[in-house]
Amino acid sequence: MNLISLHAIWLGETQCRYCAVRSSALFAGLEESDFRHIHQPINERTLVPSDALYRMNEPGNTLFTLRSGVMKLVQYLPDGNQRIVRLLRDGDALGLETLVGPSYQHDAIALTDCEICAIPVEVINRLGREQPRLYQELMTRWQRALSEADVWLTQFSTGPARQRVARLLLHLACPAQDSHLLLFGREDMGAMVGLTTETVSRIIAELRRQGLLRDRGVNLHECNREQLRRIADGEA
Amino acid sequence: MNLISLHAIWLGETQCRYCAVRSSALFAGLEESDFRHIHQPINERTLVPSDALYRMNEPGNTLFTLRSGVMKLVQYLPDGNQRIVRLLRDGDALGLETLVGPSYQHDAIALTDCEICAIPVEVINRLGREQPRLYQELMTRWQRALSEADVWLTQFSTGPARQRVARLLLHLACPAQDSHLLLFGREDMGAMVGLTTETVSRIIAELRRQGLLRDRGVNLHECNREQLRRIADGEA
DNA sequence: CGCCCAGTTGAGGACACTCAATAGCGGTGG
DNA sequence: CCACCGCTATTGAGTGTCCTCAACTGGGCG
Repeated sequence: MNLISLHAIWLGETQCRYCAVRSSALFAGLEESDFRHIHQPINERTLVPSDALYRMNEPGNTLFTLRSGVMKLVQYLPDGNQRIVRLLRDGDALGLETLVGPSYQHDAIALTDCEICAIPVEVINRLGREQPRLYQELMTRWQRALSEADVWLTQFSTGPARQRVARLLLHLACPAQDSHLLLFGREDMGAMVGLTTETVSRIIAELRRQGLLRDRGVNLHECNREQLRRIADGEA
Repeated sequence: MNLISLHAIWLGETQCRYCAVRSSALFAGLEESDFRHIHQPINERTLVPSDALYRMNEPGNTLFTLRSGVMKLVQYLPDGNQRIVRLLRDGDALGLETLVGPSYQHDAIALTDCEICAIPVEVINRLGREQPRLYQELMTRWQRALSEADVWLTQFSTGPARQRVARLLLHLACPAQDSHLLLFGREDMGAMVGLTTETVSRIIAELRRQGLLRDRGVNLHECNREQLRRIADGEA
């Protein structure tokens, strides 16, 4: 653990005030004066791929902000199969459920290196009492999660395999303007769109053969957005 | 519109205080004194099947509580197909998204006769400023919606058709202890589990032939929970 | 009585899954 | 440095499921 995060552990007040992602993070929009109310330690954690931040049904009273990286939220089926219900990226909140319930509802697992802020629910409750505005911010997070859940249901769980994969690729490429995207393991991608790893592999291999997907390094690819869009909309 | 609802329109303060579903509704947990802060009209509406409460992308600043009945939230795919992303029942909230955004994110359509309270966002904001506790209640609604969304993704959009339908039936029978459940149109059920109406029809017909589902009136059925559970878990 | 709509059933084919074999890639140890 | 191992991705063959298209049924209602 480096000096900066050591520092942050004991100085949540200071840390969040100057946090690099503050404008997109939970405390965005809080007044300077509000930071005086944060007297509790705000931990910082770093994860490497496949690390779990928390597990399903694990009791907890900490919510998290993802400062950088990508994480998956996983739930399991009776037969042991897993289904990825959401991806989280910079600025997204994890573990909101601990604000209203005793335990976490998913496995939260890192897909890339991740930096995370851990905020005790206690801090939120105290701050919220003074600053209802914080609740606006929280509700925005909740809405973002819900909206994303709807996308996963309509885009990634409906229609033929080619369409689902194409939609997923577009979604993964979305944040970047240059059509570059990070591909994950085939098994994970299968769990995202409700298909087997073989089917996903076949489709991606075919897209590569058709030139809609070009290799650009380790798991990094460049895609043809227009063509993918046509496939995603069922026009091909 | 009957006398009671006419009354309710102008007396939100009185209405919510004595509301029949108050214990499970949005204002559950508010102190008596808090009701004095409701000075705005709280409308009441009734819907019949296929009525729309609101439409996707429609601007709005009203959120709703479903006092009785069942409603569906629908989103549409590029090819015009619809996908039902959630069902709402007694005590559920609709239109939470207007608390943080300008417009609704789904079509909200009645599946049965419905009674609904309409609450202006303005009222929530004013009340929330005085009573942060209201936000706890709101966050509970949000969490319920999100949790339901996860169920739809893992239970109703994953695995073979028989399992999905069995899980849906169990879900619909869930609130009743006597294993009675209300079946909806095959088209709607298809849109819930991501299958065609024909496939759903075939599966339900087969379940009936096997005696796992018995007719008990108009769309009302009685089901064999244990057997359905075995199918849902892939043991049959 | 006949229309209309929803549900059911059938036949055929496309699609995705299963099982199995192969290929590629990075790491480890001799 | 190379041989080997383990893991992931890819590819193939065969099967089963689900979709499409189409016909038929039955109840509700004008």
